[in-house]
Amino acid sequence: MKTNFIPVDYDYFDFKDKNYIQLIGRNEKGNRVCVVDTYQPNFWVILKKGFEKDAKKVAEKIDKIEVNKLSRTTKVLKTKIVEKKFLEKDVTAIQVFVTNHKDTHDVASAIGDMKEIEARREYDIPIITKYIKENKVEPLNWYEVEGELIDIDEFGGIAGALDVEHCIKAQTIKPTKGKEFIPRVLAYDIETDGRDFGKGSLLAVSLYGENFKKVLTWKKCTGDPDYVEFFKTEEEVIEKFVEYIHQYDTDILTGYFSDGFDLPYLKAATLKNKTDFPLGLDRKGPTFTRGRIPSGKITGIVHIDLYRFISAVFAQYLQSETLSLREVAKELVGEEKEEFDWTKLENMKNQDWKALFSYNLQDSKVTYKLAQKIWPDILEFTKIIKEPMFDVTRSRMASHVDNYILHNLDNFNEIAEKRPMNNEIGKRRDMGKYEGAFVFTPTPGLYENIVFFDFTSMYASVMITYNLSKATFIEGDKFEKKEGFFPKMIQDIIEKRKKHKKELAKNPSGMLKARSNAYKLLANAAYGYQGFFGARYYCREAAAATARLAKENILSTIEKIKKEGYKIIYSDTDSIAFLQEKKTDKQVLTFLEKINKELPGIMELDLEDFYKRGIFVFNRGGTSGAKKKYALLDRKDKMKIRGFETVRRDWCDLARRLQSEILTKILKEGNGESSLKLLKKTIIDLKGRKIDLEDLMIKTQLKKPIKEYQSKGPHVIAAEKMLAAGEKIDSGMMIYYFIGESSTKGKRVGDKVFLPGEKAEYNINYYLDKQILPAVENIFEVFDLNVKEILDGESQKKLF
DNA sequence: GACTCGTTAGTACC
DNA sequence: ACGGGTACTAACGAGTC
Repeated sequence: MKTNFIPVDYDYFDFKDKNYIQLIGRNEKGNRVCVVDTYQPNFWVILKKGFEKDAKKVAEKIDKIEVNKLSRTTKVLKTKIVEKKFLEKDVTAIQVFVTNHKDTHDVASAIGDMKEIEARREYDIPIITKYIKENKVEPLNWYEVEGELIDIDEFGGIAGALDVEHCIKAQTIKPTKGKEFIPRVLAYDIETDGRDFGKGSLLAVSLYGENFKKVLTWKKCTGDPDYVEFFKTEEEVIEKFVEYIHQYDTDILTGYFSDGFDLPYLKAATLKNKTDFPLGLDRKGPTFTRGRIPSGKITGIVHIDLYRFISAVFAQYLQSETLSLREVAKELVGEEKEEFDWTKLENMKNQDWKALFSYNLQDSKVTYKLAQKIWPDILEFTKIIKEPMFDVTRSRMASHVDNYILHNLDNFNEIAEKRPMNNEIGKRRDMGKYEGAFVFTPTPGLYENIVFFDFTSMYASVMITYNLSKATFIEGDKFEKKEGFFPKMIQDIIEKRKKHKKELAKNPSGMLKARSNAYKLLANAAYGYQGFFGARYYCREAAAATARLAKENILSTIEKIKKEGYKIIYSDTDSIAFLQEKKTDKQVLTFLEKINKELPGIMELDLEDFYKRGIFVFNRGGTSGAKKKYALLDRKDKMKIRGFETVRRDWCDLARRLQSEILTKILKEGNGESSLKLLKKTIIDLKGRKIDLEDLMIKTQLKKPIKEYQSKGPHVIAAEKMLAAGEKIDSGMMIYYFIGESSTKGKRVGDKVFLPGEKAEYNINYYLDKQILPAVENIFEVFDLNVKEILDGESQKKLF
């Protein structure tokens, strides 16, 4: 039979010791189909230079290898001699086909270090990645599959076990075209009376999809909204939850932090209740892959934890200060979470249950909307990286780059480099840092008419221009002239990004935006990748050379700008700021064109923007101008604040807001006079205890387990207090606290730490000396105003 | 007990 | 363990007197 097919979920199974790939997706009618494809597991043996003529002899030896293991015997099925490339060099290689992918490692070991052999490679690539790379059956693309229906008892009965329209054993799978894939997305969220798995009880589960909203509970209350359904027990709630997921015909089941909480909690609950949890299309429960963070996998349904995708890929481009659902949803979809007073849990009344159910549903709704918003990004990332959606939504950028390279190596006839072993990782990490970017020390002051230039994708364009990569590295700081595959891949990425950005300008669409963005993120990650110890194509020399050549180029560009008669006021990594003085915009742009003509390779300087005013300040010691700390006002009166406490989440809102207002006033008015009044008023309010405690709350992230701290900062003390109060404390948590007046002895700030809700008055001196004044002092200093002296002087006047 | 000062830690910039 | 280096700064805590 023949069918059109789009693969969504990838899995594999063994049958009679052979590997099969199980693809689950949809046909053109939108019905669910399973396609089983064969895969010939293999890896490569690369011969040393000068031993090419021995290829046949070596291959014959390899042909005879057998590895006996407890459960099975692995044989080499066949070998094939192929002319390939490895790290840009022409090599004669033997492709070794074995019975089972699980044994490639053992066979590679059994071959050992023969004198003719240079290296063994590609035995460390996961089977699904190898399958996609070699068979080119890529996720979320349409294929025409020809094959036979799988009998009910074939392959141990998968056709009967899977809840799909039909299972096909593929003979051929050919790319074709089809309509845009629109997944059936269902979002879920659970509410519980505790955070420990296997303890406490499930209060409610909500589901939200297209024309679908449900809250399932076994807690009674009367007069409820129609979306709430009641059951007798927790077991029945979970049973119905599973039923609805299947009934909805879900492609993507999504939650927020659901890998870390919702799914493992539900699984633990079913273990506790000794019931099944048949979520998958195979009616099996979710499995949790091991790793730093467990990942919940469901057969045939892609479980996506949006938090993980956002934190791995988008976090650095978001404004949100925490990655809480509340903040992220507000920024990305403008949808608000509801509030629920959890202290009521002890004694829930009818309306409290109603509020909880509503809150529970809203979380799923917000998650659903977030999933819809991010879907173009998930789709494009999946198509570009060519890994299954499940993995793409969980990988970090380094791993995306690794996979992008793997799936594009065939264009260069390259055999893949291996992943570093633990000892190799250790060696790489011990190498320490190399010299990085140049940062100009600014002279503190208020400046008028500032021009900012910046290099477009500077590090990526340096890597391309100078051909910097592992495969093109010779020695010291020398790199081959002949174009390497990695710089070429980056160039391709940048060109695609440009192309899609252009199309986007003409014809705005979510998909184009996501595609252009995905390429941008990949290009940005390419430099860090080469310096990352876990990378297959790690090359410290290439990373160091990238930073060095970027620095050389920016320094020489700075000299050119100076020579033209401009005064440089700042520069950081890839940007240069200078004073426009009497020059017109046109003169500046003509000069920019001239610089661009002289820049090497594909390097390009761009106009970032013109600014009306800008302020640079002293560092805290007053010894020099502070780097990475400035504020600008553009020609549309929009502020751009960098590095100041205003943008630091570990300062209280009062200090942040005051600083931001003062910076705005100064940049808009051009002097510091009226700002002083604002400062004075704030101090009077603070001393009069008129400030809302919420504005004095400080938040700091706990970056490691509480016990590992050598030096206990205030947030660690706060976390210890929370722990003592019975709260669960995890590394990564955001800790909120304020500094109060404390009668207890101890000089540490930590001795005056109070948690939100604790009864204490705020510490006036702390907030004055450690928050408000430090936030504004160096700003006033630019105008030769010593805030402390002024305030002291005034209090003296009042005294006498 | 007050002080100095190197270290630890968190956050931001690009 | 899951890009990189540069930079600022608060607070701790050991050592000094």
